[in-house]
Amino acid sequence: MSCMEVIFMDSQSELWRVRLDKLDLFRSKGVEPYADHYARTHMAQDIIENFGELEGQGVKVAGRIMSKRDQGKVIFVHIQDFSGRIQIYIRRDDVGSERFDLISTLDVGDFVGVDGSVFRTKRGEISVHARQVDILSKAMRPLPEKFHGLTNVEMRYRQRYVDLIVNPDVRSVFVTRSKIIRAMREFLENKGFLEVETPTLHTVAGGAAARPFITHHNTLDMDLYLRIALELYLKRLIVGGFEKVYEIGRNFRNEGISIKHNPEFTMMELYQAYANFRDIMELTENMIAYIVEKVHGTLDISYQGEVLHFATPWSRLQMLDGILEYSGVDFRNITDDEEARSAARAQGIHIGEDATRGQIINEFFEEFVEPKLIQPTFVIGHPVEISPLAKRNAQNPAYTDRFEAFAYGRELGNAFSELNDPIDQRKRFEAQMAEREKGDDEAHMMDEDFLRALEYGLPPTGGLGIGIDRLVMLLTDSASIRDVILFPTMRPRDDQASE
RNA sequence: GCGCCACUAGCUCAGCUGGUAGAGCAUCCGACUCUUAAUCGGCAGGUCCACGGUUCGAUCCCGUGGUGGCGCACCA
Repeated sequence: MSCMEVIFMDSQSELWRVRLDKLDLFRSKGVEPYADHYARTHMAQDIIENFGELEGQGVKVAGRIMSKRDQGKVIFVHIQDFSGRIQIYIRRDDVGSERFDLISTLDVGDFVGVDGSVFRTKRGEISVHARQVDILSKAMRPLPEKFHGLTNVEMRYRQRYVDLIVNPDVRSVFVTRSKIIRAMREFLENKGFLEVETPTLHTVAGGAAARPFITHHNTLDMDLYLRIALELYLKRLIVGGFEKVYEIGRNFRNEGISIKHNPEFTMMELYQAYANFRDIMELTENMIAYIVEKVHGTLDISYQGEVLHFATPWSRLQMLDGILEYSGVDFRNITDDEEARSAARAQGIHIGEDATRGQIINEFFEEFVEPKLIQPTFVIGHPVEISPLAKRNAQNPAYTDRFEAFAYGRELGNAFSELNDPIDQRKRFEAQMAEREKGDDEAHMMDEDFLRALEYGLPPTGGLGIGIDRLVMLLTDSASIRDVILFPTMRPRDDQASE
């Protein structure tokens, strides 16, 4: 099907034809409606903030027309640039009749450059009185209605560019997202961490329990996985002699989509040689507090109607204590798998036939404790079965030196003293392989090269992972992860599918 | 994967018991030289998500499918 046929079949064809005619009109007058450049001197917000000095002065502003009030021989428009909006006052007498006729065909959505002088209207609005109005880019499609804007959630995600034009709050979420990441980098750089980049294409998908995406390299004729975590490559770097590294990067997990899950999401992972999980815990609360303060100017923020207090130190909770408190079940008195399974059945917790005590503890935790952890809290004392990459606790080797950070009942971060005993690590992988044999396709894969790296010696190391998207959700009071990802994963629609 | 809900003009939404659709804004034409959800007058704009079924007749009822939202499951 040719491009033109597509255009004529478009339900907007009437609107489209009118815009085409307008393009022709400009060109017939020798005006190119898609300009090359505009030498702007001021942003909209600058003019508003500095009206005192700028009143009567000449300025050149540029932006998208967001509203238009045509009074025949006078036109008012608001233009929007990245800083905000400013009103433009255009008089037929000032710009010339022929030019004015062209200007009057401009639509909401068009980009213009305006050369004029700053003044205040009779009604009191700071505006630019135009001497010259240049079209910079003609919009062929109409913007959503000015009052209600674009509210259809599906369209907002699919056509985020339109969402961003008409919904200023959306833009500000992503500006905040950028600030959060910048503050995080700032904090880590100040602590002497080095930012690195590791592969996205993995031959072994490791570092987390998750189903990976599979892709294929043609020349090598081999399948590759999109990474599910940054962990294993970053630890190789500690083996290689880097002592403080971090990476902020995209992970991919081939799992369900929800208000908290997008198939691709951003993680920050860091590793620090000679540190243990206690050191990392302190670093974590300090880092998050630094970011919260930097972004909000306070350590108390409101999320979905709850006030969260990020002042350090955050509370610490032993996983088993939490379970006892919220479910009444004391796993210190439950010593084997069978006892744990009957405790689960008694509480109506759904578990596999051969679930281990450690897995059941985790189920109890998620069921009874997690939703209660509204204020920032570190949970410690994770069973070894659910922590295949964490060092065992020296006093009680059934548990690991690990913590997870929670806020608003959601995991914010995960950290541990890294397992640096290559022989124990091999056993843990083997246990994971056994899980995999039993059909758990999210169990860890064996990673021989990672084991080899450990066999060269990994110093004692503390590591941390933080889900950036969830952190951004918290700090922007966003209910859905899709509200903090510019282009969330969506099924293509017929009318948008590529051919 | 399961359940509930939604899908009507470019956008935001009405639409009664089943009689093939309306409004506001935007567009288009006209009026208006300080308006700001500008105002006033007029015209036009529809695959009612798709396909079946029931019916004399379906936007409406039924079924299947699609897309999305939410919940559950999954996701440590």
